[in-house]
Amino acid sequence: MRWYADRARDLPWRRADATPWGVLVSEFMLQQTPVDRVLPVYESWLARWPAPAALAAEPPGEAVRAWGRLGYPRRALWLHATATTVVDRHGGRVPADVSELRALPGVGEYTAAAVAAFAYRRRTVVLDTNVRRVLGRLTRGEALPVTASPTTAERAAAETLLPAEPEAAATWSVAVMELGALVCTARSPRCDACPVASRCRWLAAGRPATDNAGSRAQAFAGTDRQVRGLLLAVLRAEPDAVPRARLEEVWPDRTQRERALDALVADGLVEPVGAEAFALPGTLARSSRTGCRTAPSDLADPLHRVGEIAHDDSDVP
DNA sequence: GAACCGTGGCG
DNA sequence: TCGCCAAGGTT
Repeated sequence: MRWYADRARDLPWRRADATPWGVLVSEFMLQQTPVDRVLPVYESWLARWPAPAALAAEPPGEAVRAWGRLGYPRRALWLHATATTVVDRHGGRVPADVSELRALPGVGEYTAAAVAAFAYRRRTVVLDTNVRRVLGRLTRGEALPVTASPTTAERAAAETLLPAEPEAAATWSVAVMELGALVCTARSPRCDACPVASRCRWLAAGRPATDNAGSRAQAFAGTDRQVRGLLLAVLRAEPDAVPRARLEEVWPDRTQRERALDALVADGLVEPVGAEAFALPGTLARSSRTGCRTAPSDLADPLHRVGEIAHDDSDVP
């Protein structure tokens, strides 16, 4: 904790003026995403939506668009749904209880514990990849976590180390996370700069490699995930509906492309506009989204008309 | 428990 | 170049 007081990064969600909503937003964005990439999006996000009610008042597609290239865009959808739930069921304030946080969409064990601790200074066991790695090396002498998710034994061990005082516990958790992010890193740990190197079981053992067969990285190139990302990138950049023909340009394999597009629609990340165009969910004017007000003659060339209708205010009541 | 879900940087 | 990794969560 002395090391943290001296070396911690000045991150916006750690400042005294950070709100619980800001902490929650940061935790969503930081899931599997590096801090440096989150920072600019976090700033613009909170400037535009400083409270849950502001985000809930806009369509989910705007959240997906503002998410940019952070990756895993379902998080944007979940964050929007969480904002809506917070408004509807919690009076617009982010709950402080772990059980209530855990019930929010996109909030799992880690995020619930993190928000309770960092936003409300509750005493919770915060076990992210950093904490798991640091404690695994320090107390068990293991280079990297062996299991994909924290075990019961890991939780018990972490709870034993956690300070009894809630305020101290919250700081201890963020301090261990920071140590893992800056010093006790996965690839090239800087043990010479580590404040607890003298007590590290892994270092004492000569930093042995631990074979973790369970955590093989997932492939990406050529997968549906890559195709989904390419399709969504086109839709984010276009304020109006995008004709199917333009989406066909991003990936040659028709079968895989259609499967990815169908999955995006099923996930609620993409909304069909008529039969031959698509848009981010809820982002179009109602007249163009339903197509019900379109004259029969306009349907002759739907691929091109759909995009134009959104620009055309003349038929909007 | 396994599979799936984006994106970019780094060693 | 390419596998690994990054404040995970849901199905």
